[in-house]
Amino acid sequence: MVKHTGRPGYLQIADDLRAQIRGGALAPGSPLPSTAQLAEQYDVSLSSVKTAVGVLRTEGLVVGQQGKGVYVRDAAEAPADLAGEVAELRSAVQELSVRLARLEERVTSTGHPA
Amino acid sequence: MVKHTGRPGYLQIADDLRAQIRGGALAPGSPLPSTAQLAEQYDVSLSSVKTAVGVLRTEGLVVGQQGKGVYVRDAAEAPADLAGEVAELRSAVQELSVRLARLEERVTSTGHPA
DNA sequence: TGAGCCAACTAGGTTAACTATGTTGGCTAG
DNA sequence: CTAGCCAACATAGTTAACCTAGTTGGCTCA
Repeated sequence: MVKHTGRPGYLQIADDLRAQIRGGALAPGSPLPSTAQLAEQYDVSLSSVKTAVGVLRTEGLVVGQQGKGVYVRDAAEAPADLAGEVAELRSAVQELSVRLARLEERVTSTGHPA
Repeated sequence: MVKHTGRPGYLQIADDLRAQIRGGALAPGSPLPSTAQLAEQYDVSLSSVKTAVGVLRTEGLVVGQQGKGVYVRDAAEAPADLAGEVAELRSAVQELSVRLARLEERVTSTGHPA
């Protein structure tokens, strides 16, 4: 499936999947084929598919869920506008802080088992 | 060198290098240590270093020149990769969430009063 | 029936081995 | 002195093998 142009196979696969996502063939929230299926489809090793998916993951186009699959990120959760993303992260950090404080409170007041 | 938190080693290395770049310890145009050196420095395999460098390459922070080395991209030619930074924060928050949830689970279940 | 175990499948991380290819510096032969 | 070769080192790509860990569905046994 991958052509022997100069472009590495794993980038060709990443390109292809990216195009399918941008083009809507892979809708937000939908899963990519499993890595095993992709490996067969493109006729490359599992390792190369993992590398390709890793690129998309780094780009934030896709999120992996261990045990389930790799899902196309929702446009809503991947806002083009960075300010919104930052606001989202800020609230997430806020929430984590609260939970951590609660946990610290509990552990220091009651002692905790070794 | 890499700590055994939940965060994968190759991401810790990528984080560290990214911080050095952002902090100016690795100036634009200057080369990173060779992959062999990094492998020794962080006490991981060559493969993990390659993965880490691959992340930075995907983020556009760094460019590799075959036969020579990996160079920090000029800030000018690396147009505002706030998106990359945000992506990084997102994954960090995600990872913290998981760790916190695990901790909460452990503390509440290991038998001591709420 | 229902609870629990277990097998099969999923992604993810790490390492190793091998190949290709580019760069550089030193050495040698003419 | 110079041209060419060659060894050493660099990134890059590909594959394979293990291991961890989460999910799911079916099967068994009480």
